[in-house]
Amino acid sequence: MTRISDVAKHAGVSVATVSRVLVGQGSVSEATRERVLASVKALDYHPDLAARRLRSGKTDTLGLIVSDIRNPYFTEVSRAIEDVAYARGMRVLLCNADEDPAKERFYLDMMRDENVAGVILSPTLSLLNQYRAEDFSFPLVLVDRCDAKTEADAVVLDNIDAAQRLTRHLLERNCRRIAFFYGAASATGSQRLAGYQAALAEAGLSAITQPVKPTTDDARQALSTYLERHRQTPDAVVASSGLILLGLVEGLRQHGLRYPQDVIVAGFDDMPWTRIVTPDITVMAQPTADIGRTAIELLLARIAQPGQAMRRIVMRGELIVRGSSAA
Amino acid sequence: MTRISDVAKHAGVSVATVSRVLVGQGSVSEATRERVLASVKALDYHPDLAARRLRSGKTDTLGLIVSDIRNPYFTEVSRAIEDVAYARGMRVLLCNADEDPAKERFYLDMMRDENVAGVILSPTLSLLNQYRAEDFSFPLVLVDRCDAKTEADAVVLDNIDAAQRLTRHLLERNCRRIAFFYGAASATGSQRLAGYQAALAEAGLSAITQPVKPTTDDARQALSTYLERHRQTPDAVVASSGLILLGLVEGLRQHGLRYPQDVIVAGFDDMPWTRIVTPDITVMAQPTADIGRTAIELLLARIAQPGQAMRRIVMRGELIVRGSSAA
DNA sequence: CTGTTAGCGCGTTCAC
DNA sequence: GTGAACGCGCTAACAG
Repeated sequence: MTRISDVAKHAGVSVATVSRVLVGQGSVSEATRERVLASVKALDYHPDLAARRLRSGKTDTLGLIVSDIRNPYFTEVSRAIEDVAYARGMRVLLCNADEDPAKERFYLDMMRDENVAGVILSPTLSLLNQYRAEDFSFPLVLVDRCDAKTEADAVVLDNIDAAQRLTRHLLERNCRRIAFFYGAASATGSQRLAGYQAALAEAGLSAITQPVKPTTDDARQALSTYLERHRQTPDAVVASSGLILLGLVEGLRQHGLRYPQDVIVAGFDDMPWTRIVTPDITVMAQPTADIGRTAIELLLARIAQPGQAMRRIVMRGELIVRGSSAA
Repeated sequence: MTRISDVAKHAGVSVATVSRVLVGQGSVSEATRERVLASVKALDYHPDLAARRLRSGKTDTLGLIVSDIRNPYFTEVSRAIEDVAYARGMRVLLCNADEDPAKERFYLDMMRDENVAGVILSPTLSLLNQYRAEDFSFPLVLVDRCDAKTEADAVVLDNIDAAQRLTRHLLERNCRRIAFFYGAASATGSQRLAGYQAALAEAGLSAITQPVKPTTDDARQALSTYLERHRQTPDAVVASSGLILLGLVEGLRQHGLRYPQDVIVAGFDDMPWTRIVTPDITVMAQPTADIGRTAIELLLARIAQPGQAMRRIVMRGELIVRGSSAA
């Protein structure tokens, strides 16, 4: 492996000069600068990042901990984050906590040990409930999940409003018995539940709610169980996430129920498949690319200005009406 | 930040002893061992990974470079890899090259600079074509893409066989004009093309092939263009990947073509949505979890035994016949 | 503008 | 079984 001293020798300068050229700080004459750069190229020298990090205490690595890598919502957000990072020459350490607080803790510890510049995290409910800013030695931005009382930088959807508007849309379609399947393990699920309940309360209707694990399989199961236990099928079934929505649609098919004729369907996240099923599906779309981009920019701002006030950035969902809730 | 010297002072021993306890090498009396461990816990000490890496030259970080993070195939594979890594206490640095050779190079360089223990990569065609084992300073395992002449550890599907079996299935359904839409940018696409062609040759039929970018949007476009240019619709359309398959189904819907009545549809990758569309879709499924698990195990074996012979592990696809190719 | 020097925090010889 | 001392490769402070 070629080290900085090799470059220095080759260029006929000291290691300090080479370092200055590489880091771009301090002043170096144009002539020696070019000589150094030539030597770097000639020897194919690459600084050891571990050494650099140890010495300078700085990193250009960001951490990203998502709660489910298989959820297209998170891959879209990740991609947006990585695009920005790549454009700035930064690295992203992407980890999948899998909705498991232990795994989340493991990766959070790892981020600290790696001395990353900052972390973007979609927290488990467990972490959110006992969140204290002092527990984190690095700048942290929350995405997707955050409640009003949490004192942290965050980028989230206006979940209550979004769920409320989605539910109102179904009420306008004359649905009275609207069953809401939501992920009970996340703050997002409960907030969307609250929005749903608010809309029903406005209409003076009673809620039908079913907590599920935020997976397609569990949602399908839950719907099956529900349908088998109740003689009367609901007017509409609503999912608090794209993965759950997929489970509901699978479940309806299994039970031979057609939509929108037998039951209306709607949910969150404008996933590709919602457009190609027949009929296509009404969804509350999230601006995933915006969310990712905003999150990393918020993080970089926090890194640059550690003292600035906490900001919670709330995005508005977009209702996309399709065949599954056709009049 | 608490350092190893703090722990040493707290436990009343030297830094060397603390290090020995932590690394688990050299001999330490049980009594002092426990005392050190108690101090570590009391001070909440965590070794600085950068320093450790610099000194020891070793890492327990693995790199994973996928070519498209939004492709469910890769997220499934990633998850399997990360599960194994997590179980062994290792980290995974996951990056998204986005089918871009420049980005791929950037991340590969980064892996080298980070001194990762090894890398799992789904290479671009560009990299594969000029692949030389000597170019990589770290153990490397290829996934999803690799041709027979590449001298590298790899885990891939038997693409030729898989495409051939899928095509034969369509021939058995009496399809004669079978259009094959394939990702031209990857080795995988061309191999599947070869399998398709082989099956057609067996039957004495001529091929209809359409290279596309491996994205849903491009596939939809390509199908539209094809349909508009040719009066006669093909008997069947086949996609060389799940993303392309989605584009074909979208395109058929746009053009008001029903399947399997107007045209039969099939493709690769058993994605969740292929089960819920009506009719559901015949696919060649890949054992994604197995592929991921095998890849990381192959990498770990290579790290442990740098001298062992290169291995290419070829997996068999599973044909899942569904409604889109119903008789 | 440039070179010399001192650590960053840790693992690892070598003595004891 | 344990401690002292060195150096991994690099950056930053200080001289010149």
